[in-house]
Amino acid sequence: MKRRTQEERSTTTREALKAAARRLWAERGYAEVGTPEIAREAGVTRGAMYHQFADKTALFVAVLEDVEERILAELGEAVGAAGATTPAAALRAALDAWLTVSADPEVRRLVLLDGPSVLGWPRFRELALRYSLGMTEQLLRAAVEAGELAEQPLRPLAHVLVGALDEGAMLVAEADDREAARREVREVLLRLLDGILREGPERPAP
Amino acid sequence: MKRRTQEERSTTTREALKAAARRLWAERGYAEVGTPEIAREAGVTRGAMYHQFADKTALFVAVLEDVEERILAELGEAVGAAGATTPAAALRAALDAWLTVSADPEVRRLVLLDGPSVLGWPRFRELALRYSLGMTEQLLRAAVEAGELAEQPLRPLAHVLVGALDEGAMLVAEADDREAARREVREVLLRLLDGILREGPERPAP
DNA sequence: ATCCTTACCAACAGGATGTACGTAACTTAT
DNA sequence: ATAAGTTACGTACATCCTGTTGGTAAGGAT
Repeated sequence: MKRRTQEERSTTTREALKAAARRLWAERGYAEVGTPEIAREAGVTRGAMYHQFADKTALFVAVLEDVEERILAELGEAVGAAGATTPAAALRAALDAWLTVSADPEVRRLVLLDGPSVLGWPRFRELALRYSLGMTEQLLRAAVEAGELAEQPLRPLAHVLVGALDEGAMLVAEADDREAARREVREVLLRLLDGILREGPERPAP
Repeated sequence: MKRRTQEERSTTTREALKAAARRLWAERGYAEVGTPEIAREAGVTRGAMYHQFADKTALFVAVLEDVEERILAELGEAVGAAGATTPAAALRAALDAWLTVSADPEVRRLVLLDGPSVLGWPRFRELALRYSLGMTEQLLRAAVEAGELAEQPLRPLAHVLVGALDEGAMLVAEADDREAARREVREVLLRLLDGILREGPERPAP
């Protein structure tokens, strides 16, 4: 541990703080866990923390970006693995992947519950646009270009779809029988999606 | 102001506190406004407040219920005034009414942003089910019974639809040009709704 | 008029956030 | 290598907020 470079020192404390904050906030929420506990849990003093992050919300933003990055990676991977040949199929695959990813409490608590409230909607939206919300918009754009989706304002569509997906994720997570809930939520979300998509590969009969 | 009954005394302080809290929280959010400021603004001491409400979140719940009640009343009124003859038409009218009601910052900040974060999702959902979320489910049930909507799990559908509506409301509110944003959001929400409804009165051409 | 309950007030304890200032570790220049 | 400068870290403090506690005043019951 001798002669570490300044960047190494910074990185280790930043990572330690982000890891601790991520875990604690995921469990009990942003407002319920203070900086003393986070610093203690990270094995760092509060002073070091306030040197690395301007304030509590700056640490929150850093954590949020890490989580969003992970979400984006897992969604992208799942969509790729599904071998989707059409944009519509990619959208359906992303929907399923989301229902899997959002099973993680850290995704729901940090991204869905606390994110907008702590950062305020405009700031949160700005951040989300760089991650999963932006990806959704791209998938929709591809669908329009492939003629599988009617021309329409895509940014708003991406937003309301993500809104529906987020609420579906919460519903599944808090259900008594998550398996059953996931099936039901998947059904209604697929109906919603297929309702706006032009006839695709396997549109389920009503 | 002499010889007020106990109930009158309680009611006036409770209402004063709720009104002050409602206004301040709508402007700056739940976490940013503390009990000292609320009590001061209500012309009441903090002691009186903690006598009337168990804690800060209890006051928040009381405020939230007032706001939800107002939302429900305005939505119901608008749906009635629209003279909707079919459940599908009622749903479309409710959609429009929601885009109007949600123009109020107090609806967005308290109900959409802070509500779930402060109360936690299960508690918030429980509350919402008694108000607008419950109403949505009823409208959907009527649509199914009228044969305008395919049979499907309605509680989940109500949830994801409300999720889409909420996100649409935020998008309109934070847009530079709210008029234009409202038109766009209305368009995509109507497409989403009509996508799951069976052929209704005026289904817009894709 | 007296007792009891309810509404209210003032002061306090505990804890959290952010800052100020001092120290240690690394980096750069001579 | 040493000195000067910059960056990372630690400690102590000032300020604010929350919820509680013990006491006072107003209203209601007998």
